[in-house]
Amino acid sequence: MKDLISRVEILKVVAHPARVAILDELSKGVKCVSDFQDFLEIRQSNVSQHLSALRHAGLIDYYVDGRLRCYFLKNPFILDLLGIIKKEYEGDLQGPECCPVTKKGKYPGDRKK
Amino acid sequence: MKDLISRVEILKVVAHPARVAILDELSKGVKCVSDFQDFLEIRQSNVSQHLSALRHAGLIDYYVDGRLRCYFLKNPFILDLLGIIKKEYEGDLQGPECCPVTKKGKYPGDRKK
DNA sequence: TTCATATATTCGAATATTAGAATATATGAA
DNA sequence: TTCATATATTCTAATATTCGAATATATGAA
Repeated sequence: MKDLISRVEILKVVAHPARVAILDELSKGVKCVSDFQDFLEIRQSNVSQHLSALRHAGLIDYYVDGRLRCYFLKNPFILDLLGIIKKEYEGDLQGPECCPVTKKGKYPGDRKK
Repeated sequence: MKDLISRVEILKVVAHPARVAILDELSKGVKCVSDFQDFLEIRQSNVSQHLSALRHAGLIDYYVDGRLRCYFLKNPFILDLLGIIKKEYEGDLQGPECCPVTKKGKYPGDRKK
């Protein structure tokens, strides 16, 4: 259960357009901060803030080359997550039996009505 | 790209402990509001608020049986998401080549240093 | 009809997140 | 050393989220 909570924490960090975009780029290879600045259209300080959040959550890490920080993906959960984020789904799940017009059906549990 | 954004919106809604727990319960079958009240330990109004958020995001729906609202999973993405949320991962991704002590390596891009 | 139960909605205070501006730090080049 | 570039950090205002309290609504039972 403790583990489920930490996964939720990860989801929270990922659930931002810029951060998903950063992670998706990193899934293709190493990138430095200015690379992100180019294709996201946000300020440098904001890029750094997002990278910092992702790093503190243990999702990415970096190494240094001169003045550049080279970021890379670290957490394997993220690859799976990106996979389903980009996956196409056709239609809804088949619901339980109930009338689609009146939206009435039967409660399957043992709670008193 | 529009589609990626809507997935991020879904992640935002899911990224809350109570809501993940609700979705996980629903992945096992139909449940009514009081069922959630029992095993989450939160107020009824708050349960309703979470259910409302999940429903407005198109993740769940419900049908009625007397006074009970019977909720069920609707969005197939959620099943995949729950799958990886509960999956175990061993260790980190293999990073790019770089010295693990000094954290120095080579930037692979074409940006000037 | 009256009552109790199941659920939803509204409101508001506390808290968290976001992104820009300004500033700091580190490094390579000159 | 001086300068410019790459990046991080701090501060702050705007905004969003969270959850409890109170209230509303709908339904079955008596």
